Amino acid sequence: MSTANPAPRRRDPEGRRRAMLIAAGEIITEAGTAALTHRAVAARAEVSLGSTTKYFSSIDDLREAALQYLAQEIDQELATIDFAGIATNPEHAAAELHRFLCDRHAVHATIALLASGATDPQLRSLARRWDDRFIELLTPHIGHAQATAIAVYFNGATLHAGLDEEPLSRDALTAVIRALVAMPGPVTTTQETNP
Amino acid sequence: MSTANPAPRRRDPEGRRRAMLIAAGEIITEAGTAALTHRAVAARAEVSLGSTTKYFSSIDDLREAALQYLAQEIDQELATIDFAGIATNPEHAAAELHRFLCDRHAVHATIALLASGATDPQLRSLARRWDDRFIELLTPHIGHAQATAIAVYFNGATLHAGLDEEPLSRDALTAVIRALVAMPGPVTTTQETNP
DNA sequence: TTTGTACATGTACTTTTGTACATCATGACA
DNA sequence: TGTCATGATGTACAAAAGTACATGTACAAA
Repeated sequence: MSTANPAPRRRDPEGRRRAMLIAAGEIITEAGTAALTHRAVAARAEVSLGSTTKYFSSIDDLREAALQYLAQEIDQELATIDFAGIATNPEHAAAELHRFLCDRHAVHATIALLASGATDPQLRSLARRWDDRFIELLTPHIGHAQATAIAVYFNGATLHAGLDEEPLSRDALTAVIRALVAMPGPVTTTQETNP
Repeated sequence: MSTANPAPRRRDPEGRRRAMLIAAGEIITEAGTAALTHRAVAARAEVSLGSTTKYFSSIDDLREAALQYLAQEIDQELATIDFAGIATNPEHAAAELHRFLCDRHAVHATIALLASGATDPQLRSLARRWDDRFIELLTPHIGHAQATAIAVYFNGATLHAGLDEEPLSRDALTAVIRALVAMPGPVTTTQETNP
């Protein structure tokens, strides 16, 4: 019968929504998408259950928003990676990528994003964007085919980092990057249209 | 009140358990691990709900058994891949791997397995075994470091295949394999122990 | 200070899912 | 052919999660 006695906190819709997205992101990266429930988010973000249902039209909406938030997070981290001179100095790029692989949050966020995209068609474009952006950042330095190869490899390395305690070593990354940068394109480097 | 009237089918514990595992595997590959419920398995395998709870002690047990079954399935498919001559003739190995990537069931099974392993510690060893086996099959031909690099790349390619309609082209795979086979080891090919 | 609206809260209800179990058929064996 | 243990079935109950909503508070405007 009695409802809503205990004193609501200050009104801050944006901050509140953000707090819930952060909480949801943490739940996903720590326990997987299956663990994402209204109640878990409410507890973690320290908001009421009602808030989680009011700011998101459904649990699917909440999940999608959370994954979108995670995508933005790792995208920002990706933006800090310095690919300059990757062709001539692969050690540096490898160290940069190794830094990403040591960030468990980023690693698990990436895995959750990609795995969700493989399952849910609605999230596929979001997952693909991650790949595309990675390739986009790399292509100017080494060409499209090589950038794609490294992007694919790096997704594999991210998976590996999520499964093992330790990510691949800097040396291993360096060797692979060096080899793929020097790789000739699939057929020719520049694409050709034929009749 | 009334229970169990409608005529039970022939008794076949092994076949029944197998039918449920197949159904569970299909559900996982088609709709993701989150869609795996007792009722979904019962409907797909055309057995009673009671059977799904009798053959598996809990839903976690069922999920683990299903993923184990999927792991065995893709392991068998992996065993059919011919890596012979990969060092001198990468086109053939690329074609073999491309064949795997065109099998949507195998691709999604692999993704589900790896993603589950990244989430659930209990399933981690199962997921790691897939990687290890891949490397194990490849190492005799090209050495450990190169085998690991290709295995990591191939996991990325599998993810890619699960996200895009079309997997990477044979040509793209060939180019990468050629580059990674020729890759020098991280430091030296043979490991050294130092004092 | 008063007042009204948007926001926050907790409860209640519904649906989904996991699990236990009473009942009955099946097929092998006596 | 009769009997019995195994196995298969459907229902019932419990727990968990999604969703709706009535209530009450905070803040800003009048």
